[in-house]
Amino acid sequence: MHSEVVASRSADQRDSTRESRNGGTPQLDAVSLAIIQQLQEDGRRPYAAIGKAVGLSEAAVRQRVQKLLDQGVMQIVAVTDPLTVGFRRQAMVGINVEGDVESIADALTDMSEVEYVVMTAGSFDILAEIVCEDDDHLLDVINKRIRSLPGVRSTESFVYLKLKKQTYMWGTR
Amino acid sequence: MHSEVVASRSADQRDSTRESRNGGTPQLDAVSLAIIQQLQEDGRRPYAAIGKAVGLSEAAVRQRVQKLLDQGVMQIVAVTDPLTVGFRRQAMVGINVEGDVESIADALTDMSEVEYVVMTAGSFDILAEIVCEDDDHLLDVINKRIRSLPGVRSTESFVYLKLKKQTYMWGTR
DNA sequence: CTCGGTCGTGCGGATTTCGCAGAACTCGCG
DNA sequence: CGCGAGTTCTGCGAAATCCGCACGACCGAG
Repeated sequence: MHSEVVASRSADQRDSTRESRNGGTPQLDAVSLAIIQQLQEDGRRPYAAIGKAVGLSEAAVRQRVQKLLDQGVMQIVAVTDPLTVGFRRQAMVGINVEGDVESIADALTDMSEVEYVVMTAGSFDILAEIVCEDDDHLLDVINKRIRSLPGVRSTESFVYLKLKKQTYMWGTR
Repeated sequence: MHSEVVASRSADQRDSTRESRNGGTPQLDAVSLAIIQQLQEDGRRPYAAIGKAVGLSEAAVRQRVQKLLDQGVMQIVAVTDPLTVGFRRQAMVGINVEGDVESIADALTDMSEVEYVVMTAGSFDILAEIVCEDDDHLLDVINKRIRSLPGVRSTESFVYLKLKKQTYMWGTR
């Protein structure tokens, strides 16, 4: 039906080397990008539908998705707003470090209450998002566990009051 | 086969009213919580497997998941690290507002480059995460689009250098 | 008690997933 | 230029999953 995506796949989407100077996880061609986009719209979309959209067979899409998952390039998960779901306290913590930033970031990564860790340029070296049971728990994590890490110079907390937006649609606009 | 989960479902998981003073999206009982947890581990897990884990039939799980999706309580999507994926510049922006914070937050929500908006307590009123094509684009969004919003008193930017952790496993620890 | 709404279960039938074997393409090397 | 080695895509059946639908059970309101 409607032969839209003739998909001879001759030889054009090979410009993947564009992001070769990226360093970390490498090559990711236009087709994989398109697959990811499809799954960002609906993580449960059938492989056949994705294949039709990107011009690939069902099996090929399946193999690619599996590899992307194995490589850790993407993950398919349910996301919620913890505040909406209920019982939980959230905060963003800005951290200043003296010495090795990466090792502090690794220590934060190992904490189960920490959902999100990013190294930044600016007046904070690290931003970390924390999800806790309640205020006591939050206080404990920030004061006892984070501030006591050797190399942490100072922290500043931003307790979440309301989540207004949460999207995963980059590349789909 | 192994009558493990007899699932008489008599009357015990009805304490959903616990989070009734939540305001926004309402009741969400223990079973739905368990379903969400399953999907946080693997967004593509089959309904039958989830049903077996939470003690419900396949069809019931399907109906619940559909409703959670429709209500916007959760979404099942592929998530990636944009920096890993390639071409894009990210930053967190702290914003101070005079006047109505909510309306500023709404304005930010409408921008496609803004992925994440949260109202906070602390030295910023709003935190917003921005994903851009490149530095020029980022500069444009921050200086032209955000700073020019009426009511925005000041902003501070934290350009992302490296994403260290990104999880969606709250409640699964 | 009866009506209406919500929620769960149990079915087939359509669809999708899965595993596998063979074809096509890329790359490096003699 | 030719030729393996590695990778990726395709095309199948078979098994598992998804989907819609009808029926039964459980409230709360009138």
